[in-house]
Amino acid sequence: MLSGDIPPNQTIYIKNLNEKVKKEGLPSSLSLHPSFSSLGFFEDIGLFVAELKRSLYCLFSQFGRILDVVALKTPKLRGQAWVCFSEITAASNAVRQMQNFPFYDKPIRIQYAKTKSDCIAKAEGTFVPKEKKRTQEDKAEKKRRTEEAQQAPAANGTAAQSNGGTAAQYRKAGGQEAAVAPNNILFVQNLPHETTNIMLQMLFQQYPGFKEVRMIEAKPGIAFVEFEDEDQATVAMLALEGFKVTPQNPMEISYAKK
DNA sequence: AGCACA
Repeated sequence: MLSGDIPPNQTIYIKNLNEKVKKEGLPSSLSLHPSFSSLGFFEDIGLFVAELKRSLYCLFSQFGRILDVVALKTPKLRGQAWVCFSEITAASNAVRQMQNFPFYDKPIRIQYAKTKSDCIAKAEGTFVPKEKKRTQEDKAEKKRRTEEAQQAPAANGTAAQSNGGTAAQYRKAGGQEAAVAPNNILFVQNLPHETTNIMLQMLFQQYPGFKEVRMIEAKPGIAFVEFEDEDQATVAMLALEGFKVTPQNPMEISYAKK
C-alpha cells in the first residue's frame, strides 16, 4: 500500500537510506599535496550520523524551515530518519518531490511520520517526557483540552524561538534558515582562513559538472562553487557537506541564494 | 522492512 493511509504530518519519515555509506575517498595524489597535510585535511571521511543529518538538512532545506533531524544508528532504526518541518506544506512537498531521490546511491522512500515529533510537541507546549507518557496519558489528554484556549497564543511564541535555536545548530553564523531553492551555485562556509582556491578546486572538481570556485579576498572563510546544473551541484553538496577541512572546520554547504 | 526523539 502507499503512504496515503498516513495522515499529513509536519515530520517526514525517510527509509531505505544507505546504511553503509562511506564518503568517496579522495584521489591519493591529493594526500601528498603539502598544502593539505598542514591543515589535517584528511582527518576522517566516514559518514557518521551527524553527517547524515547534515546532508538531510541540506537536501530538505529547499522545502522550508527544518526544526530537527532525527537519525539513530541502533539496529532497529538504522536506515531511517525523520525530518521535522515548521510547516506541513513543506513536508507535503518533500514527500511528493523527493520520492525515490537517489541519496548515496539508494532511492529514498518518504512518508509522513506516524506520530508528532517531540520537537514539535515542545514548540506547542504539549510535550510529555517518556516515562510519564503512559501513566499520564489520559490525564494529559484532559489537561490539553482544557488548556488549549489559553495555550495557543503563547505556543506560537515558543515555536518561533525554538525554530531559531534548532536551525542555528545546523546553520550557525547567520546562514539561511528558511527554504533556499536549489541552485547550480553552492555556498560554502566555515572554511579555515588559510583555505585556497586551489584546495577547494581539488575537492570539488572530482564531481561532474564542476565549473569553478570563487572566493572573495575581503571575506575569508566562505566560497562559491559553480556547477553546470543544480543536480550536479546537489551531488557535490551531499558528498562534501561536513567534510572536515580541519577537525574544527567541517564544511557547511548550502545552495547559494539566487 | 523497520516510526524516534541519547
